[in-house]
Amino acid sequence: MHSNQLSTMKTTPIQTSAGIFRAHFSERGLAGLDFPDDRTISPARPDDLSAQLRDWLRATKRALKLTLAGKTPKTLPPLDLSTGTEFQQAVWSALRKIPAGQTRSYAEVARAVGRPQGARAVGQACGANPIPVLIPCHRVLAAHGKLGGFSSDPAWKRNLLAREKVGREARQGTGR
DNA sequence: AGTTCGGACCGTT
DNA sequence: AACGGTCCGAACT
Repeated sequence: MHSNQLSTMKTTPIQTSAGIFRAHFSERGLAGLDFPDDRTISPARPDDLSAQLRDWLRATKRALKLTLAGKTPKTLPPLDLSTGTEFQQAVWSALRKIPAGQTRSYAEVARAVGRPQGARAVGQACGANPIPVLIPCHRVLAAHGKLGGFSSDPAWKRNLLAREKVGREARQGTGR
């Protein structure tokens, strides 16, 4: 079931101001997003893609670029999160409710999903997030505002938070 | 005020 | 049974 899904997965690059991401689509929707790395992959020819896939890709591009600009996309492509456990999906769902420019602690997210003692497990679930950026695991910090960990390069966490912070400050003037 | 250490907690493999 | 993107308090500096 799971291995068969992998074979039908379509992967395509997405060029952004932050580099070339890679998006993975299953039959159900966007199933994975990779940060830019040295690996290179050629984009599929438009005629090679189904109309549905083109639509998902276009929605993904739009949402990704908006988020990288510190904004909040109104709509996302359909997400295929079927690889996650019940708990992980609950955490990922909670992550999506954190507005851009805001942060939560792992303990706060744990409370939000009804496992007040599960902060560590939340960290694990964040690390298992298959669609970073769009599912904003970077908005979860350790207690007392410390950065906390990140599965890929922690520099990405800083980078993403910085992008959202400038958007926030520009939006509401010089707070402080 | 900042740092380090040691237990305790929880889901996943 | 062991491992993490943790947390908290206590004991330091």
